[in-house]
Amino acid sequence: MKITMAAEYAVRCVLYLAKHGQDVLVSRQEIAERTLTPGKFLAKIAQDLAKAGILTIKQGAKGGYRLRRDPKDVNMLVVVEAIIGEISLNECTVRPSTCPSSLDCSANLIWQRARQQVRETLRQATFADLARQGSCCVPAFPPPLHASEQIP
Amino acid sequence: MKITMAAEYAVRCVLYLAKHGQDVLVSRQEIAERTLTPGKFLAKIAQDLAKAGILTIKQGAKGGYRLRRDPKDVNMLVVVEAIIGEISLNECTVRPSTCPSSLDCSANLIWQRARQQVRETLRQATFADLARQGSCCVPAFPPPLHASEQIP
DNA sequence: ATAAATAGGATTTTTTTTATCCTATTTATC
DNA sequence: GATAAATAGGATAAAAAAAATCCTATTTAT
Ligand code: SF4
Ligand code: SF4
Repeated sequence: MKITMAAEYAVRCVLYLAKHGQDVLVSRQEIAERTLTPGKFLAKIAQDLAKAGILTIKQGAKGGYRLRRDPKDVNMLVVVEAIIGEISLNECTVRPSTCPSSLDCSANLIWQRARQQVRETLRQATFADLARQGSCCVPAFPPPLHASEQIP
Repeated sequence: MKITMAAEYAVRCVLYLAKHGQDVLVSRQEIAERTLTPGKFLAKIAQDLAKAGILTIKQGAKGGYRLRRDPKDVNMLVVVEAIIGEISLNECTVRPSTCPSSLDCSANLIWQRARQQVRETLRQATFADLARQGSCCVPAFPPPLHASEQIP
């Protein structure tokens, strides 16, 4: 299964929220602009993230998204899989029925191993760690808005 | 980058050849049937494998493919990448220019790490090893033809 | 009540993947 | 050499997936 743009946008979105901290409300528009994500597309992605319990959506005027959990309890694996489903390199690793010889296939074992490594690496990457270092597709200028700036 | 069916077929093809041994000629038709690969599609794939130096193509009557190298010197990484190009989970790991913040992105480092693990795992999987254990989408009956059976 | 903002479903557009068609070329065999 | 068997190679079609947008409805602050 491919890491799609939707999954990439999801990571950016959650990372942007993580930088603002748990439960801080940020408008969809702001996130979209700062993470270079098409606004309506972000809406779709956010719905999946909300279903997965990663963020909460506030509708209406002054609405937006807020990170529901502590950034250290959210990792890239749950975010990515909330969007694209279970990661697999080769379909047969997840749905053995798609290949008649999956039960006795040496290549299948390799795909399984690679898959587990990827998933483990993404699982270990928490958004607390990610937020600490570096940016993520957020232009340096103007600087990110802070919660305190939202009502000037 | 996604592991496509073409890449999967390529692995099956090389595995099938590996089971017959280096330099043993096998017809495209036989490979296609035994690995459940569409024949014309296999032709395309084989051309890429030939370009990558993995197999040689013999044209004409009684033509076919033969594994060019010792199976222990061919691994899944070279076969897969011969078909789909350099493996990457996220485009930015291979072409940094596709994302403005790739130089200072914490997520990018994670994608890089996952990518290297996948590539290393596939690199370690030689076709000598793969051929030793298990089948690979080749129906149990009728049993694979051996070189000695080809001219009855 | 009004305006701002997102939700949610349907739909469109674009891209990628998968597969096949068709003609040309190569090779073994007669 | 002629013939038939087999693959090459480019073009193209068909299918599937991904990316993005449209539109109406709903929610919420003021
Ligand atoms: S042949 Fe092996 S690796 Fe390929 S699809 Fe079947 S089980 Fe998976
Ligand atoms: S934001 Fe980071 S991970 Fe996402 S595309 Fe850009 S560099 Fe890659």
